[in-house]
Amino acid sequence: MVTWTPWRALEPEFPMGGLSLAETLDGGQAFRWHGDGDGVWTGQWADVAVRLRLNDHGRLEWSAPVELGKKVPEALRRYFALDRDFVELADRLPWRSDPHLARAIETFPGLPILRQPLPETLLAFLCSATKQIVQIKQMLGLLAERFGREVLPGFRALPDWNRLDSVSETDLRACALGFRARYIKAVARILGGRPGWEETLTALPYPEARDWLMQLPGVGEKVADCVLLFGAGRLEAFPVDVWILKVMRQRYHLEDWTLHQIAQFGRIHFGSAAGLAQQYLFAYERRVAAAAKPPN
DNA sequence: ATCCAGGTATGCA
DNA sequence: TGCATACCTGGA
Repeated sequence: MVTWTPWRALEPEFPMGGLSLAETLDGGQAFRWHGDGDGVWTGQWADVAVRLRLNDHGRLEWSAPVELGKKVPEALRRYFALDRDFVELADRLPWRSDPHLARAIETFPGLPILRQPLPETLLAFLCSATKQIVQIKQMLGLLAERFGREVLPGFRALPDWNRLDSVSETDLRACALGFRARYIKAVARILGGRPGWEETLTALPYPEARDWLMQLPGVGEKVADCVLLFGAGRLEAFPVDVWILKVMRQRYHLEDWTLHQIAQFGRIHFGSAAGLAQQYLFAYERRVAAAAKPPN
């Protein structure tokens, strides 16, 4: 077992309510966080493991295995994209003429878009097709447990694409991946022998980056946008899934619009931070659904 | 039991 | 282009 550092506040200070922390870590952006039910979250990305909580003043505090303590603050600042002001970005969204968006922003003040490692974001969203968050977490947990490198006792990183290329499709399927195993195997075959792909992709403008990703098997418009939004900080990416489709149709009275029309409308209506608006709408709708049907 | 779950690729009009 | 259908699997 690892020894954890004392809790320390993350600098610089940034606003985040308790709701937003849960929604950020366990709301469909990331899939490797585990809440203890009492406000403490343990999570991993790349070769980082950390625990997070909010103190009485609403400030984010972290504790890490002592071996990682030195690099964790900088890793956290990148992960939470603290170079961005999400309150300001949200304020620039068209909430003044959009009551529904206004309600969502009010409910999750300071909700950020994470900047996760690109390779594992791609892996996560390849797993996401027609799966719920708990299932995706299960898949990634199995992949890390079976094929990931041990970072510290009890903590394994997700396997990189080179490693995944060496895993059989059968063994991938055994991680509850289903038909997604075939896609992951095929993507690993492509990316495993192409170590510079991440830099190449990062350097591309959004439309080209999206097209590049969509050439990969199993990556369509939605997954490509999720990878760019949550794994590359491209806030203009606007993933349209069944939830967003439903929200836009109902709340914006676009009942008979097609998915493609909705996607186009969203990009125009919400603008250069459309992805942030998407996350607000998604978070709000999940909350409404959870309130309507509490867990038993 | 049958249906559905943060989609994508494929096959036909 | 545009719209159905199959694709894995576990839980409700």
